[in-house]
Amino acid sequence: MQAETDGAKRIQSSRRSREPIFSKGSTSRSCSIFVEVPPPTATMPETQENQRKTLEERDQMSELERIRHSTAHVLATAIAKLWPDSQFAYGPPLLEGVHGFYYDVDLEHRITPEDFEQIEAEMKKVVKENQTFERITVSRDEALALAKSGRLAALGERDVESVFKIDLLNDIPEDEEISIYKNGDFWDLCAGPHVPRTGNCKAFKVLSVASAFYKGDAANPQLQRVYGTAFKNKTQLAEHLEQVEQARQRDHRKIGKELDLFHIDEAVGQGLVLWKPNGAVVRQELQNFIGEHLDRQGYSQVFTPHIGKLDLYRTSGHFPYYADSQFPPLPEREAMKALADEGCTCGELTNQLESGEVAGFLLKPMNCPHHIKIFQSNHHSYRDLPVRLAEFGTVYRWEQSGELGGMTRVRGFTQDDAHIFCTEDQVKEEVMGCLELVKIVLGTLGMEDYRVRVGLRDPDSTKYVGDAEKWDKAEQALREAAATLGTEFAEEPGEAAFYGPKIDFVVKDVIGREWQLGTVQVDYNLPERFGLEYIGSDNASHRPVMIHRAPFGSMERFVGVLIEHFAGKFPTWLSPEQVRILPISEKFVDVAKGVYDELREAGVRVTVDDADEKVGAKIRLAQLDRIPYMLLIGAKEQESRQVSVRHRDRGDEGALGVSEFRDKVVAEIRSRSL
RNA sequence: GCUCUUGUAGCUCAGGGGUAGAGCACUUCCUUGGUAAGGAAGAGGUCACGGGUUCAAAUCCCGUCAAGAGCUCCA
Repeated sequence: MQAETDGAKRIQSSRRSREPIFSKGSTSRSCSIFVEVPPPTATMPETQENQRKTLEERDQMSELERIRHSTAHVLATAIAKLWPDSQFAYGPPLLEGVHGFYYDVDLEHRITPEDFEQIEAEMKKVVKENQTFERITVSRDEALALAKSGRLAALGERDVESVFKIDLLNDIPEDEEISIYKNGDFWDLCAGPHVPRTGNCKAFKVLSVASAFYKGDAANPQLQRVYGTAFKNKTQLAEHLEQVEQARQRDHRKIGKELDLFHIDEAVGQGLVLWKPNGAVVRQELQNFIGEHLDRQGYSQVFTPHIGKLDLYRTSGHFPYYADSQFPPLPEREAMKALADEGCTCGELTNQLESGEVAGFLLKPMNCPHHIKIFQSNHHSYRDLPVRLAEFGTVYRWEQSGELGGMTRVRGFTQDDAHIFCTEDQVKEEVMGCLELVKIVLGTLGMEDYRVRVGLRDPDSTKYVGDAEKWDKAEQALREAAATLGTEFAEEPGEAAFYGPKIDFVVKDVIGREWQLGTVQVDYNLPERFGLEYIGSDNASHRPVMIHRAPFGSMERFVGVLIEHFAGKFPTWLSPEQVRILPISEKFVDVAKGVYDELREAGVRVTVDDADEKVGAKIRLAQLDRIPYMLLIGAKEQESRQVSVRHRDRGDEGALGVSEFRDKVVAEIRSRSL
């Protein structure tokens, strides 16, 4: 569920976040909501070095990490006991807040959840024996000899070598000390550190088993990865498991179904979201909300088509460089027919599309080129700037099927996109405006716990477009703009896109998970590629700067995050159904209809539950539907011309006059209160 | 994409080589009930799709499609 392209990203250990910015194929999504385009000088992939931890750094390992790492050894001990042919690879602890630990193992037997009980029982024995974790230092030759005799990551010598451990030994730098950790008969090549005794690992649970490539490389064999978690004590373990359960209950896929918000249909296609009426209300409300602020901030809303000519994307640099992350091009019918008559193969067609010999269209992977063309359709004076073009623009990207999931990883999504064309001097003010908008959005939705990251260029890299002077100026502008937020912000050198610096918001949700939402990016590249210009006060032509920004990222992802944030209990203004009227019996349905008309008239989304059920059952249903307000109407209310108000969280709130309630709820909706 | 798991009624799921099951939802009837489930009856399924094995396949095998989890923060 973690990813970043369209704004929202779960921040957690993830190979995604470690990927090189220009890796083709699986990630065009590495650092922005905007598809990365190659720099004009095409310095393509810049791989990120795997950082090896020094022994000193390992000593810093927290107590919890030590417990987890040690528990991983206990797990391996148990598995080795049950299946002596096990070949172990890595067995690290994971960061606090994430799963716990895992151990990768290659063995004939397929470990399934049914085995967990047996594994845990074996682990308990090891813990009970309270074996000492003993560290001994060995020479490289000694370690190699042990590995060759199959002694490493095993309970005794074996007929087979400890194959992965031999490979891992080769990865250890010449000058680094090599150590073996022993607990009972289980010896393992391990840098540690560990807790003193296996008795310290008493609160653990084996969670799941999955497969993983050795060293994460698809070219390597796949291993079975057994996940577990461990804590200092059983109370903390129980709390953790409870939190995981909470998160599961909040899953937007589950709630999306319960509340009838969206549907993904096999017949339509993977990763293509169908917004059902209820979900559409939430989205429309959010769009209206943003729209109001766009007006206030002087944006112009535009509409652009979902496709564009391949040449447009050649100019922008998105085709064919990122063809792997796009839907395939649509060749022109005439050209395709002519080629078919010539007996042209698919491969040839693809090549001709790429080379431009055959014309075609592309489903747009981003909105920028269209907005640029709108900008270019007029001559611009410096007096016109900034030009701010906004659109809820739907874009399509080809994600690997394994990357798809719910609303947060999709193949078609609508960005709350905008592009600002301005002078260099206007960058700071415009960025401040963007930040203000993000701040308003997050504040309104009660997502006030966030941090801000300012992505700057890596001073040692040459991948960046634009001259250093411009960058200095822009980075300074972003810093100053970020400073006006009144929130702490972190400067992150090397995190800028090649085309310009950026600011990201990382939001913490109510159960402590982090998501990347909202980004603002400065772009020097596209203005250059498209040759954008305006006439300055000096009557000479100048190049504008572009700013991309999207406070939500994408509507799909943002609504997905919101569902989980609110656990489906949207604030009244966002609720698909705001008020439900519950007549106590059929006799009061007519009165209920009167109240319905009055609320409806006032623009409230209201329904009447006229089912032949007792009011208790109606309340239960309304609660399950997370309706903010339930109005009970019976004999008393008919008499006093009132309604009895029940709130989904606050319960019975007593009786109110109908117009009194109407005014109250309308005020709540108008003010978009939480 | 790759590995594993899963796919049975609108939903949540049980079952499993020989008339297809439950609860909720739905329809009808009884009931007119005051803050999280009143009662009864009924209707609803090519058991994801396509092949194969078998006297017989929802069940076993193969393939396809789709969903879920995972795919190095280090020995």
